[in-house]
Amino acid sequence: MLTPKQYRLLMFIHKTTRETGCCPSFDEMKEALGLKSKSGIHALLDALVERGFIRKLPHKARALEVLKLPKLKPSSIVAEEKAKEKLVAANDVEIPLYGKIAAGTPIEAIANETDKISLPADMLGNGEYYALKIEGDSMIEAGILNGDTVIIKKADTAQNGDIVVALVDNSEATLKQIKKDGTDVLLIPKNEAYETRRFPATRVKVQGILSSLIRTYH
Amino acid sequence: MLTPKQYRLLMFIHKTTRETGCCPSFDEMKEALGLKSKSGIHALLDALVERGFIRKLPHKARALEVLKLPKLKPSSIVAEEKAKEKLVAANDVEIPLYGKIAAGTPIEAIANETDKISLPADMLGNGEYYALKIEGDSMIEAGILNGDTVIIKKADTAQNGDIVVALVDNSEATLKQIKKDGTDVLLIPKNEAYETRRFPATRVKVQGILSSLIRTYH
DNA sequence: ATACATATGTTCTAATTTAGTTCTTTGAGT
DNA sequence: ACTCAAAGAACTAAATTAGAACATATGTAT
Repeated sequence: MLTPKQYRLLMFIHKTTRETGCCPSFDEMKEALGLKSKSGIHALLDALVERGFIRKLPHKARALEVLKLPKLKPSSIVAEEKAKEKLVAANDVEIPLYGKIAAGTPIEAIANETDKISLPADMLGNGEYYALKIEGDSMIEAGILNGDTVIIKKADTAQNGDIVVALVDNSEATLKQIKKDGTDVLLIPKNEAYETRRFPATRVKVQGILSSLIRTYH
Repeated sequence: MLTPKQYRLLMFIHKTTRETGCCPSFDEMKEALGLKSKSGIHALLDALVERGFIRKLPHKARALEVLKLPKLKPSSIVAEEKAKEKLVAANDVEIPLYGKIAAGTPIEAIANETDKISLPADMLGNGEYYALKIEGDSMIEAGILNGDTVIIKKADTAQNGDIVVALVDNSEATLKQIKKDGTDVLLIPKNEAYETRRFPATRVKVQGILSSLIRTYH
């Protein structure tokens, strides 16, 4: 009946309307679903109107009304809720999943606070941690594969030889082994197909040190 | 349905009407919402009339009537649900760590029931799991390194190409990729320095399938 | 009753902020 | 190559706010 996104949006509207008395704006809905643009909300709302779940006054702000709720949840939502029930154990710690990071060519490293992964507390020490999803194969010879999740301990300095999240020129974040060479810094991939890159230390910021790695098969 | 301002005004009208018996003047509403001009009140009232929440007698003083209120969950329930969301703490999942397993030459695979590791429940599906510590480097090209911890799902059959815990001749357990070749079974290391070994299927028992991998640095 | 005072509601303009719509581009997954 | 969801930007409309002028009741004093 409804797609998972439609269902999530409908429930969000229903929930906030009942809790706050007024209905959410496009931007609030955008945030709630983890989208970065509100044009998608528009499409989802149209779909919900078409299916008779909500009514809207066009061109009015915050003028939505939930007419009915679906009897059936999309199965993916059910699965998600079940997973969540199992989830967070007493000892577990949740850390934010900040996005993907290049092991090959640099890519995004953007926080989407909605995504979290939970870990047993004993995998972490003191300090702040976050997780990144590896994209690319530049660290393959260090046993870090495309799709792996790495747990990063926040830090702004590192030891020679550590594998770190390095931000170059405040724009590209990448996971590499770091070595200092005089006033320069070497970012060393672990894949013969990639070149070590050298930067003046001023252009490179350490954003964290590789603490652990999690891989899921299948 | 309503904007926050509209909602605040509606609730103010409702409250003062109930408490004082007569409804507030424009100036009183203006004060209540912290505005400096009452023209805004007029606009808000128009919006509330348009949405059917109030009725007004034009040009009459203090002549408003609240027709309906947005349905709200009792705040006690809202608070309760919020508390529940935070609580989500369920059970820690502990799985036994059975010992070390050869990735190189076969070694021990002895259960030491005292050792356990805890995992976030969402890393596991249904079924039974156990953990092994990798010793050796025969799977290094599959990103499985010496010292890694692998999570194994108990199973006695596997798909072609799965990485499995294989017990050979009831004596040596090893982690390898498995392939069937007629009545034989191939145990394939992922390291050029090691040879694929071939056994009659009767000599090899699958004891589990690789499900995930955890590595800790430092 | 007339005139005035007071309290209150209505309208208008205008500036600013917030919100909704639409269209084009991008990127991932067939 | 095709499709679809999402991102992004540009645009339009609505909401909010203020200030002032104006209108309409109602009561009071003459």
